Amino acid sequence: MPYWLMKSEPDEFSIQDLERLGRSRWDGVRSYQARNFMRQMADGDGFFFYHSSCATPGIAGIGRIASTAYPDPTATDPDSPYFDPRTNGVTNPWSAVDVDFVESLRSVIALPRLKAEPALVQMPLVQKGSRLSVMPVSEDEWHAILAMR
DNA sequence: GCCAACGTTGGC
DNA sequence: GCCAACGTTGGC
Repeated sequence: MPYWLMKSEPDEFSIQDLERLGRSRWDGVRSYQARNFMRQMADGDGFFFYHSSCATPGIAGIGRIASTAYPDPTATDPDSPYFDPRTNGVTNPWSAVDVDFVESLRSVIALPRLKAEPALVQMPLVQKGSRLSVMPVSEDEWHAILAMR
């Protein structure tokens, strides 16, 4: 079963928001690299919920992918902040997936700890300058991170 | 708020 | 297909 990591600014959407909702749509991704990973997701895959651009950036919880990728409706909605004016309703290049809440960590695994963990050196997350917001996580990385909780 | 580093765009 | 310029990400 593949694993993933997805970033969100908690001011926009946090693990606590997902916990309250139970299920949500993960939309608004506007990077082709990230989108291409979303298209590889399968119903049931696990993912780490990463909080970015906040006081304590790091892994804040765990979720489960609850669908395969489908066209992101926010891309064609003029009222959405994620509206992409280049879409014309016929060609929507962007994808969304549904996600389920699994677990909120009692404390965030902060970025410096992730960077210091030898098992995670390959992750784009800890590489300097990397901005990838959706990335695969290997089985070894998944278990190493779970052990850091 | 700053700014390094990046991914994307678009002129050529 | 190159690559400079641009806008964005995201840690600090």
